[in-house]
Amino acid sequence: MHEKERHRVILSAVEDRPVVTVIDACNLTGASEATIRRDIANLHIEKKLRRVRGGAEAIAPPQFTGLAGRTFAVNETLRIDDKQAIAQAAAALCDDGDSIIINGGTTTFQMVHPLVFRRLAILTNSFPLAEHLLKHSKNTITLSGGTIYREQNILLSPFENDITRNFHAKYMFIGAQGISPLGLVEADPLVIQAEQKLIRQADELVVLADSSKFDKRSSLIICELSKISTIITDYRISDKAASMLDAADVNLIVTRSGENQYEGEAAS
Amino acid sequence: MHEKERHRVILSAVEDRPVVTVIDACNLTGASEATIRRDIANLHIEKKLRRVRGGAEAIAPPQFTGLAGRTFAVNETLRIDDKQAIAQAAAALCDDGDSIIINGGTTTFQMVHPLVFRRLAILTNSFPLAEHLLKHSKNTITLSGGTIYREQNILLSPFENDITRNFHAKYMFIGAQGISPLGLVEADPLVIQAEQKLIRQADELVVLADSSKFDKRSSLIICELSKISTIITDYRISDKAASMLDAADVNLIVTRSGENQYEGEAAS
DNA sequence: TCATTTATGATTATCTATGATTGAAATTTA
DNA sequence: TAAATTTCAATCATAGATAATCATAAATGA
Repeated sequence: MHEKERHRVILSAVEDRPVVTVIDACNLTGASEATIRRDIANLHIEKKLRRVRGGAEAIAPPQFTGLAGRTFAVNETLRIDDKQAIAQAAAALCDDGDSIIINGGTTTFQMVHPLVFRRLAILTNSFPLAEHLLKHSKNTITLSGGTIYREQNILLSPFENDITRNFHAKYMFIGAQGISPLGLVEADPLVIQAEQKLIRQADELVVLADSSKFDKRSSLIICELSKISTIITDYRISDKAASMLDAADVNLIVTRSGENQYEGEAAS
Repeated sequence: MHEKERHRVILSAVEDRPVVTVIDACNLTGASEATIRRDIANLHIEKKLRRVRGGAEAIAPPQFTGLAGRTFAVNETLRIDDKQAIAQAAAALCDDGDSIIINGGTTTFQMVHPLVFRRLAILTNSFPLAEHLLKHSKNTITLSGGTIYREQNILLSPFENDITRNFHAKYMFIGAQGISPLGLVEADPLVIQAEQKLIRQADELVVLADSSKFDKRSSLIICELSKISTIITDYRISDKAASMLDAADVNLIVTRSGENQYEGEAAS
């Protein structure tokens, strides 16, 4: 990865969380610690970020998290490493030029960092994701129309006739509240319809779910397991969950959290 | 391949990706490294791109210019006082609870300031406007779906079936490239369709145009004067322009620039 | 046409960025 | 406080990028 691309990724990450550690940046870029330190030192001199012990933080705005109001900030830091590794594996599935759909959520949001130096056509219903990629990348961004639902900063439209019907994607990436033998489950009924609309527009459905999601149950089923092409999760997934997915003929990608992780490890 | 052709290829590539390596450019053009280096050096001197170690990058990479991506920063400062006064008069037309449409543009963007402490239902195709109001106000924000057109940070969709068809507004606010006896004119054909779609959804069309706009001509007509309910402009408007509007039965609001101006001054 | 200039590509020497290593410094833990 | 851990800076070897040089091909002008 080129120096400028690393800089992009680091600056992207710095806006996403209070502090980006050197290790975080190594994982995101694949570069060595020494290089990341030099990058951070340079960006500090350029006043693009502030260098702190252990890593870097965003420069001026401590109050506004550049990214549209983090109502989900609580959830955000939980399992951040897992989410990052999962998101990276997800982004690695895409080739430049692909059309993809990214459903809003905290895990899928982590895809922005590996995507900042890519060039894809991306449809999303997530306002923060669109905002981030608009400002930090050269991807083509398409937003589904609708009213901004402030709880989660996603766009919701109760109408069937929207732009999404004219978008066709290779992959749709979606997070999940939980995964049960019955399928992908979600808590909020409002968003289910929006997600189902998007799912129809993609060839393959890719689910990003850290291993804790296999324990969670929720009443509302978005779609059954058989509709899922691939699930990306972390190494803590139980054998029971893995065999459930195997039975449903779902491709499973397991990440090794924390390590430098460009290629997902296929199993099952 | 001729030198000029190579330059075109390189500049094109630079728009696409964060950085174009010398090798990339060699592959794209078939030229040798030495030649590509010379090309990049020349283009750097011409300020068409920036030379970096390993290759080249675009001259103005998507700089996250704090608030709402300012590609139109040039236009932005021009006549800022007039625009602010006009926008304030426009916002003053609305009552809390109203549904309104705001078309993207530098003048209409100024409406965000008076709207920050209001509670309206706002449909817009402007990404920066939505971003600002989302973060700083409690208005209900609805975005028209579409691809983000980076030049102007507005959402464009070539399709008829979008969310705007389900939104009905009391007012639609729109800026203008120019105003001629033939109607409202615009330079960019791409945005005209989007604007016309929005115009259909509002009871009254309100045009925000500082007085310089009455001198400007452009080839493409968005709509004729008779469709316009109200035009808000500044005190420098000529008598000739005023009588033109009078003849077309357009309501005219004239602001006194620079002053705090909540109530527009009706004339004609 | 030939002579001159310019653009290109190959070669080589030099310089720069990167990653690994090591010891020092700062920080945390006991 | 001392010990253990983490983070950092300095150093160096190496791979890769650049600049300088020159030979050749192409373009230009008389």
